[in-house]
Amino acid sequence: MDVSLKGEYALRAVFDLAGRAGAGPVKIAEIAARQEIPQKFLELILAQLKQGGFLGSRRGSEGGYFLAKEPEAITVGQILRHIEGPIALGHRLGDKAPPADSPFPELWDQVERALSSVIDQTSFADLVARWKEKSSHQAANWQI
Amino acid sequence: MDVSLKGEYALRAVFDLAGRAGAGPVKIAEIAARQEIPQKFLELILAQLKQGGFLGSRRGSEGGYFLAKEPEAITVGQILRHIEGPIALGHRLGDKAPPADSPFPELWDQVERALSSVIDQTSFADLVARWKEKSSHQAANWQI
DNA sequence: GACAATCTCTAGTAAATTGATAGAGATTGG
DNA sequence: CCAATCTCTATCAATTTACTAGAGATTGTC
Repeated sequence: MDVSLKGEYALRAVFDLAGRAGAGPVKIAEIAARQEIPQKFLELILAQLKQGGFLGSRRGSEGGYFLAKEPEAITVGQILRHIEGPIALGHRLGDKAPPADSPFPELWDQVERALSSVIDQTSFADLVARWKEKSSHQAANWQI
Repeated sequence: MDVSLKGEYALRAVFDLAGRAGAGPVKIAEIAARQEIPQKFLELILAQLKQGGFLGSRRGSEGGYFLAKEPEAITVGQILRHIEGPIALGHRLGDKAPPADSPFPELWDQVERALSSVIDQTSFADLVARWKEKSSHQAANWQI
């Protein structure tokens, strides 16, 4: 019951690109360095995110990755679900489903809704906004 | 980002015992049969739940497991955290923590609170109550 | 049009986790 | 005593996780 490291990396990568939206392609190596992600691993993740329609890319000398949509239009939940598969707690039980009249499917439904109320309501524009605000506070503190 | 099958099994086992609270020890084999859990696997899970203080047991001919507390006093969250370890989404990153000023720790905090609002507020008394209500509805439909 | 920089694609892989199974030992009730 | 039950330790196959390696395809620039 945890998000995988790959999932975290994917979120960090999209966050990194969201912070630079509109400024042309960003190189894998740059994202890897800033977000502290093993570069070869990040390559796979970015390819998967592109295949999911979240990113675009350009090859060659001035190549790199960029967001395929506005930061407002990409949510944490979309990225997580695409990278990690269904978030469904207890849903993918397959043949190991609980005995017919158990209360658990309903419980997992509630859990999923609670989770969704955070991850599907948080866009990368939100994350960047929060992060910028925090940075400015820190800067203010430094000035004293 | 899912609960493990072991976690489901643990919840089903406690639910089974909660439905029979006060009526003496219940045999592993019975729980295994009713909840469709491999018996030898269930043995390990029950031992772990006992070690966590949720269950008591008795050996011998009329032995079995029973709740160590009232069903009202045991929550889904307690069981899950004990079986699955910290629910913390993104918290146990260890050395792979995100670059200092990232917005993700805050996000994971929000997720954890949302999750907690369900799993830490749902006791096994609640689950049994819901399940009994559902059964009675089904019975009513059958009567028509 | 060579060439360097970059993304892209396919494999492979070591370590950890998951979901079990096996069997001998300890207790208890009758 | 003995049968039923919980208890403890070990083992294990399959899958997943988190990478790493290396050759190939594009693009911009000189």
